[in-house]
Amino acid sequence: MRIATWNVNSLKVRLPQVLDWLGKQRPDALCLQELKLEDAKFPLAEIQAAGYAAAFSGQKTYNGVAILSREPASAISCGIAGFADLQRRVISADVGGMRLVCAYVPNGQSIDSEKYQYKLNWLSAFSGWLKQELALHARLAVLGDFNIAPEDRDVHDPKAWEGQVLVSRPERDAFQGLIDLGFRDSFRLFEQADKSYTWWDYRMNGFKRNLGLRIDHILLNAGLACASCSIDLEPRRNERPSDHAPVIAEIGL
DNA sequence: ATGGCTTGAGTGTCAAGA
Repeated sequence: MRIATWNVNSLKVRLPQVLDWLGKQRPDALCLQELKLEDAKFPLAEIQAAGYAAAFSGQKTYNGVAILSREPASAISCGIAGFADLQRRVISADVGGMRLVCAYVPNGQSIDSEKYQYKLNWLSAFSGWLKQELALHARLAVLGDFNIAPEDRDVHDPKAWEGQVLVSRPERDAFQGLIDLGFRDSFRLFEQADKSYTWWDYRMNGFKRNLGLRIDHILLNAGLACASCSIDLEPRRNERPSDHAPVIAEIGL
């Protein structure tokens, strides 16, 4: 099983790139975030024509998540059980003998923002819910845009970012809390190049200068073996790219 | 220089992203 995650920052704009990438990489499942479109406008026919089924939960303008899969997904559910949230940020499904959770964690904006509190509350609810999900599913993967750079090596300039949103201690503690539930960060199971990132600011030639952060992750529970995990930089070189690159993991059950 | 791009909404220019 090859599973992947990609924050596409508008599926409407990025659809040709997503279809192209599916054709090249042929993942068994691809989790998407920031669709930025309502369900009625989801490009289901185009995705099916590329040989993929889709489960999706979108809304106008913001957020929105989907799981594309070569074999149709089953037991699809949306959101975090017990946490009322108008923002469409989580979709889960059974695919190929494993449970996939596709998540778009809130950004938080800045540490003095109400959105930061919402992010921390959201992560607390997410953690409590994932603890239950781990008890229910022997093979569980959580893929998505976590909007947290777990360690200083995941940040191009740790001094400049110190204490800022995406790297602050409470956010990193929340990420470690997820790991401590019984997950591994698949990317760190392997030797990786220094300065490996998944997001670069559109401004200031951030990608060309590799001024990035590693904030998109694939977490695996103990029931899943992992043969590889890598970041595909190619789509970030496209014209009109997403600001995020896809992350791909090779899973053995 | 709290700027710098990109998107969606909507047709002004702003909110939001990270």
